[in-house]
Amino acid sequence: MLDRAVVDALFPSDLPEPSFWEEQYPPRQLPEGAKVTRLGPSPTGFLHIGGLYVGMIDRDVASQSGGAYIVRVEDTDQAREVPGAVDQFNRAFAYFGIEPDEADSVGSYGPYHQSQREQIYLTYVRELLRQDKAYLCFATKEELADITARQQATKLPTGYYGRWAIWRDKTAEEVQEALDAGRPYVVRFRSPGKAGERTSFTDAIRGQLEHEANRNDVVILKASDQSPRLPTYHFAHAVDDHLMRVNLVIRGEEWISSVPTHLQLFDALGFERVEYAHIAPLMKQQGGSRRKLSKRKDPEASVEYFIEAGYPAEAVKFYMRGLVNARLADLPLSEALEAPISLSECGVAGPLVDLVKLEDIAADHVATLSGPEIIERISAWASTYDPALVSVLSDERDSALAALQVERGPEVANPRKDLRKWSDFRAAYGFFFPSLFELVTDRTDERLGGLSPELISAFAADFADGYADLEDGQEWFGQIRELAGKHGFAPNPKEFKKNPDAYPGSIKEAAQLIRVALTGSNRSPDLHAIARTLGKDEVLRRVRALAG
RNA sequence: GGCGUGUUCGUCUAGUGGUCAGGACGCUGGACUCUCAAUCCGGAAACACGGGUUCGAUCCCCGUACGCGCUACCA
Repeated sequence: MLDRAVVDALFPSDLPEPSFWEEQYPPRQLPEGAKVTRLGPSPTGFLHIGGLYVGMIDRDVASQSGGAYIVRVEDTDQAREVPGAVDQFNRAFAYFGIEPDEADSVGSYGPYHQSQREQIYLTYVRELLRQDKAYLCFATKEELADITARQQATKLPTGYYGRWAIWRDKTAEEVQEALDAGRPYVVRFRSPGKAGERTSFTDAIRGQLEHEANRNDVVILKASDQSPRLPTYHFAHAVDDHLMRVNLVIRGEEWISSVPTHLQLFDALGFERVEYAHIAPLMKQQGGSRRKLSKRKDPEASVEYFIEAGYPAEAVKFYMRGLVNARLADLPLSEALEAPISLSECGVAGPLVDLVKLEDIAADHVATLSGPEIIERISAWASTYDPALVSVLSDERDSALAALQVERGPEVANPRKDLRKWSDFRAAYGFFFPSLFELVTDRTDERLGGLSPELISAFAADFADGYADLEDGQEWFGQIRELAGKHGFAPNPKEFKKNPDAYPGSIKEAAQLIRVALTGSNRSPDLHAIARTLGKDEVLRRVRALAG
């Protein structure tokens, strides 16, 4: 055991005592059962969709219990830090309306960046050292690698424990000698775990869990030759969550294995243990198997992906809530967003992120919005991701409204579901704006369905020549029907199916020619409505272009 | 390797010691549309495997397989 003087000499002389911090961050005055939760994103890139997922649960559980939700940036791995990441996080949280009660600028339990909490960590490291619950370890990278290699060779569990913990029982003289030589060191926790011992704990989602006790003398403070001196996740978790008075730690299930270590740390520090809830991670289909969504390999693992594409935040939240608590997926969207999440109802398996289902949900949701609402949302999105579209929408707002008015609005029983995300707008409605529309002139274009160019040309020319901008939908469509007959199309799909060789196609295919000419797409709102909105001149311009 | 954790239609899941194992997305057939989509109706589609316990097991127990995670001075 080191002399207290030796220990203290390792730290700044004005380093506060634990009692100082305890007073600085007193227990919260909160109602019975209030949960204080926190998310600890690591600023190593974009926010992972899993982070948003867990943050949403944190936010919800804290709110419904009258507690608080904290975002604490876990930037203790400075080598992997990416500049600007924190701003990205904040934008993402804002987009989805999952904002913390306490973070950088708000809250009295900060600072909320771990890199700014060095003094706090050092206080508690010194305390552990004074009590001999931690010790200095001067092992080099090579020695550590050698230990691991030997353990693997003899099929022993790897780690720094028992006889492998070479610095655990060094004498004060030996330590002093290393110190005098100026060798860098880390501080390790002196684990009280014994071989064969087991620990069990309760997880709010999974119930009783059992694990062999930790025996590893984990590193709690990183290398002494770095500044600032930062703790490892394990130690920061114990110190921060205690001092921030967090009482429910919701995190990914990859932490389950570390709980025994965390429990030992809380006990050694004299902190009250916290409750844990381990969430199953979001997965991704990969060939026949599945794996965790990876920030590096999967674009959709990044929250930015959803923001950039313009998925409505409510739809994404609704989808995610359904994954958290399947019960919520059966509720109408607005109710599901209000209904409380229940930890005990969380799945334990790890769901695959199904973008197709998300899109279905998003389409349903956008269909409930009014034209003006949609334009507003698209404009907000486009201001960042499609600036050109912003000016089109404001310069030609009437066209935009008219376009979105087609088959949409309160008087329509089955509104169109052709918008899933804001970036769909150009493809689905761009043709309403002359400035965004590109004439279809290539009669071999595959959108036209493979009809002969001559037929297409003749049909389009005929249509344009006799075109009347009729107000009645049936009469208007009568023009297509008549021409279809004249050019040899079957009067209806059934007839065509019965005798496919006798016709180039049916009225369907004929109508598609006009659809593609007018909209550039195989899918569009009602043709008559489009033609009326576009106006006769524009209709003729587009159809003539196809005629050649 | 060790430890942990998980496994109901393709996907998200509901569910119980006796159910025709339910729903949703997707897929698919049809209806409605003399046009796209939407909508409506129908269909195919699952209890990982092997042992127990039991009159009976998808459900309880034990194994096996497979997935995932941890085993870092990464979180």
